[in-house]
Amino acid sequence: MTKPSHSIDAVERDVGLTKDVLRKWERRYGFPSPGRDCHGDRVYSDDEILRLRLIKRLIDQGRRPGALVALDRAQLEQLLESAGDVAPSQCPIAADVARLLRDRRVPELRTTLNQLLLRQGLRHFVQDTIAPLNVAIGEAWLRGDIEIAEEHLYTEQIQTVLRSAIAMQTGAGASPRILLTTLPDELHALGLLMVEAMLVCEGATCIALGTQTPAADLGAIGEGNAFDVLALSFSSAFPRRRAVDGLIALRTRLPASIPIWVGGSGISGYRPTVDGITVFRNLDSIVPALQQWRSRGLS
Amino acid sequence: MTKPSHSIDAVERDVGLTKDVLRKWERRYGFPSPGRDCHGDRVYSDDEILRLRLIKRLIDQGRRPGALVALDRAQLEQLLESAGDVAPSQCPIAADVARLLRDRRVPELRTTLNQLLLRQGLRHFVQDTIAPLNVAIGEAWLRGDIEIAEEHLYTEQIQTVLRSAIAMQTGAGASPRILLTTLPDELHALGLLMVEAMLVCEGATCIALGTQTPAADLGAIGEGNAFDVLALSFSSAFPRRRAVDGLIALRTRLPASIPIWVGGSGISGYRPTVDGITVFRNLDSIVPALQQWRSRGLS
DNA sequence: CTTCCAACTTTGTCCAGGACAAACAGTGCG
DNA sequence: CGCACTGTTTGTCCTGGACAAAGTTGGAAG
Repeated sequence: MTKPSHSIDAVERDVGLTKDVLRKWERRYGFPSPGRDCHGDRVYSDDEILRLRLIKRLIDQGRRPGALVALDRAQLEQLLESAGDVAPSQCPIAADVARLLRDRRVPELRTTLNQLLLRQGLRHFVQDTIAPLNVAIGEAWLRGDIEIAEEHLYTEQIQTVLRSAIAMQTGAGASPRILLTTLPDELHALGLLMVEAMLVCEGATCIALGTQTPAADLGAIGEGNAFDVLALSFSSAFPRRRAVDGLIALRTRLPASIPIWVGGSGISGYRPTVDGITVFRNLDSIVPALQQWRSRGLS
Repeated sequence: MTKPSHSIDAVERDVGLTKDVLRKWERRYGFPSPGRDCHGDRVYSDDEILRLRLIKRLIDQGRRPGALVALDRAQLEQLLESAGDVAPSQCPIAADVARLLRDRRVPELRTTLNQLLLRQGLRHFVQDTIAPLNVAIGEAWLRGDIEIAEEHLYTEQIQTVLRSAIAMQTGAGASPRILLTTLPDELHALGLLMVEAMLVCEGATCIALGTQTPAADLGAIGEGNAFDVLALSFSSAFPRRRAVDGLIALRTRLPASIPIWVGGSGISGYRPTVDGITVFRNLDSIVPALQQWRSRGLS
């Protein structure tokens, strides 16, 4: 029996909803309805946390909380599957990886990943192995099948593998030089790293700024002429409206000679209304875009 | 002239003080005293942000806010220097690195770092180059000499260099197997990576769990017998009391055969009251400890 | 003179309830 | 069918207060 005592602070970190939102929902919808400890502080149950995780993900997909809070776990999972976001068991090695993570068999895990990397090459490794694996591991966490510690362990290993592969491929300042980052508030390092791997793999030079770069800084950097392309990535947790607004603001501030490339599930389906913004639906499409950029540069 | 408009949300992210704390201070001490925009929301000035950064760091060193809020920037900087925490210009290459960061000359930066790594070897590279460089860059940010974007860029490059070096050195499961992480709330990835580099460099196997591992998970993991040593790192931002309490709790939960190693500026000066906890004052002392562990294992 | 305990002060986190603009979902008109 | 307008939903910020945990101080006891 696990003890169902989670403070509002722990829930905020775990689920990713702020304390203000958690309290507002409780008042407005009656969910969650945590108990209270001896100080009158909220105490959330395991079930509430799992439901909140599911609801959070559905909201990130564009749904609204009002209609979700009444549903139970099974219904929420059904909704998620119907969205096609999660394609269960699409990833053949996911089960093996999850087992290695649970048993903390790190050397074996790293060996497995490195072998796959060697066999498939960096590009296909990222597209066909890492991408579906990320989805599978994220879903395992959502279900409560693995702990946060295990997800951290996973992230660490993937980072190590990708970063060393990137370091090995990186030449000496080949063009185009691509500035790679996200808008402020955005925080999904792994997605950025995957894009960087794809780009480096095709001979580009990446200047990765990490996550949460202030927008003002980006504009200022553009004037330095230190890069040829600005690439941005948005996770699904990022509100689309803010992404679009930020994009347009950036577009007007940057010189027209610098194209903006955008990707990530937070922006999929968006049709740019301005010239000079390209949206990528998947990792594959980066490669032809790079080739096109190069030939355009020569013509 | 920079526009001095920062929302409370931006300040929270930049400085690392929660909205609740910022409002409490304003009411209690009269500092900060932000203006208000047309909606009545707080608007902080650049100077307030810089002072708040300095105050935050002093608090992390163990001081208390009441006596700090009345001081101006010069006085706060003096306090920081008198604490000896910041040894200015101890790092000869810091100025060069800062310039490369500002100009976004990433390939040169990476070349510089890699050359130093080759010349010094991983161990001395971490001790003599990265460690003082981190301090210098942190101080540059504190002073407002570099932007957050540049600090991100720095972190990215260091991560890449260290992670590839680690990946290269990692053999196939040599002992001891060391579980490396921090307690929850702790979030300084670079420090962990430096420790990992030192350990791997001496032939140990690291199971790096990343930051913010829930304490409950750590206890559970101990029973799996998947590692020989538990290593924890605390940054100075972590309240010492919670570190000590967490340590003792962990010590009672883990089998006595697994030593706990602790380091980081957040715990320096602590004398363990229980057997089976070792505190490291600096990165050097890890190496003899490893050798001692090995010889103990053989005897 | 040091050690230890109790009372007091400081400080961060949580709580309640309210205001409000931005985002979203319709609805009717051209 | 597209577009402007209106109503509802929703997240963030606000004020002001309660309280325990952490830190400090003063005095009694060794």
